[in-house]
Amino acid sequence: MRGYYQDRKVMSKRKGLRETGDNETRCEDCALFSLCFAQEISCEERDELNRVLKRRQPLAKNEHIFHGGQQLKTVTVVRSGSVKSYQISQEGDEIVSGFYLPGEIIGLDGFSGETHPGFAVALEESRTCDIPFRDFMRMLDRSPKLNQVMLKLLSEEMAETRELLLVVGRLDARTRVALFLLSMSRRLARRNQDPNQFRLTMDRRDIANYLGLTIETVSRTLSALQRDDIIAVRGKMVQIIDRRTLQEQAQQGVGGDDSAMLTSRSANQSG
Amino acid sequence: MRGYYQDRKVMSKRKGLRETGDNETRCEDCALFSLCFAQEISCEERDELNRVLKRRQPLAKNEHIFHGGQQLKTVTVVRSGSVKSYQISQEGDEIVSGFYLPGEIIGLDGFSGETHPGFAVALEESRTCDIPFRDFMRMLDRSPKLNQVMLKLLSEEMAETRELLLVVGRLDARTRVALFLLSMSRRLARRNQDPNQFRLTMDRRDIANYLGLTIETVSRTLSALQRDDIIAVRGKMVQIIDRRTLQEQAQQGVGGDDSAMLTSRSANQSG
DNA sequence: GAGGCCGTTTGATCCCGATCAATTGCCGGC
DNA sequence: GCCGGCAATTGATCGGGATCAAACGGCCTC
Repeated sequence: MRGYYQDRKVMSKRKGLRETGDNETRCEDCALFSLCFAQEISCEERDELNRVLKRRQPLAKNEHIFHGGQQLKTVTVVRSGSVKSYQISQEGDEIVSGFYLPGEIIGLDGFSGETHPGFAVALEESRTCDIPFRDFMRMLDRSPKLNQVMLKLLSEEMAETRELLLVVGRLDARTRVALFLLSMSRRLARRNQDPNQFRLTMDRRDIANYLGLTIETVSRTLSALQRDDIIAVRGKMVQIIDRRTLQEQAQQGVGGDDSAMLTSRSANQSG
Repeated sequence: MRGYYQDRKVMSKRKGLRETGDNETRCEDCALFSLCFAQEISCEERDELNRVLKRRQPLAKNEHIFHGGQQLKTVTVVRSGSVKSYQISQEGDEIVSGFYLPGEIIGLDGFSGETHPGFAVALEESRTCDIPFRDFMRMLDRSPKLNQVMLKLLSEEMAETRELLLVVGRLDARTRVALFLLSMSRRLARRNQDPNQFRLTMDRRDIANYLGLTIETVSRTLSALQRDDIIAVRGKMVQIIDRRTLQEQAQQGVGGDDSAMLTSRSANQSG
């Protein structure tokens, strides 16, 4: 049962934070405002947030946002592009744990300790908002509301991850892939992108690793879904042709509509 | 790929809260104090906690603590016995999501909504501490410290569940069962019980369901581990004979020492 | 445009765990 | 003690996905 993770050993390519000269310094003006947790706090708190928040220069593809074991310096929200989070197993294999789209907060699971339990890397050129950890903790101390928002986000992510846990390892390959596609579609739709035609920013290896399958199985499954006229695939481009049938495929192994499964519920992540 | 969940349709047996005449009304005096989140808050907050906390009469085996979809009325900590949490899939199958031992908080994932996302039922005669949800939220509003403790608990549970997610569905049966046994052993040890000889309070169906396997495979795997003189099994009683080898088995499929995997880190759950 | 690299697809075979089926063992009632 | 019922074990077979292997195709360099 070895070789699941067709290994990808990781090189680190660390860089300092470079602030962008971005003039758009208010959250309220951000295109993602309605998706961001910043929407849920009071004006005064948002003023504070606007003061401490840093918008980094775009990250290049494959550039890391943080490394496992590294000290937690900032709380990070994706602004554009996409991000992959992963862990490293003892053998040094990469294990993909989630994909993050604009508006989602990265690394909530690092809150407990002072260090990141995993890694985060840009899948394409991406931008982020960074809130220095100390500032964020100070805000937490002062604002019960912000606390509640964070508790809520974490609790949601918790319920979601648990749900994912219930199905991964119990579902067959076709179901996993169908759920994955629907999840991406739904999350993109939320960001006003075409839910029926989109580009997967991660490669097959990442998808396979994330779903607990092999590259070959993912590829075969995509081909099969295409053969059945449910989707059309060409490289990273995916078109959903028969959404209803795709949804049926997603319900095979275990019940559960895709409304919750593998799907962000508010401004949180995974998936 | 159907039939994973050798179904157990669930009957609800709801009862009102009955307070026990228990004189032990202070958390500080509780045998579980060192395991409980109550240890981490200030004296004043604990006074408040002592005021609002209710200790229920023992729950009978198979008695439910809460039902999915039911309104969140209390925050519950296990005092004695053991509890199983589960979800119900669309087909009506039970899906076991965790086991809870004394000192662990049940249903943290319900925090986001006002209702429980899943079910919780006593595996044997058990006692709990119940904090009315309103009181708890009031305390949260007033105490940044309590907020931090909860955020930390949730964040830990998050990291843990994510870790579990990474391995379940990627590990072979032997590894899953080994991890499960080591997890139970470790958690019991933390509660001053013999880590090398203990009783599994859940039946094979629950174990199989939790691990994403079938009853037969769990049974076969236990038999195999016994044949290899790693453990001794007799019904629900398990004895760990060769812990080192068992730990080796647990590392097969994917790296990761069992220190984090499937193991409660503080006063939280899963398992 | 030729060649090479790498990600992806497709094919053939194997193995683990699911499935189906039968047996054993445990416990409670009478 | 005997019997009925359910949990657990053990056996035989099947199938989905991993594994090994090869071919394909896009993209970059020269």
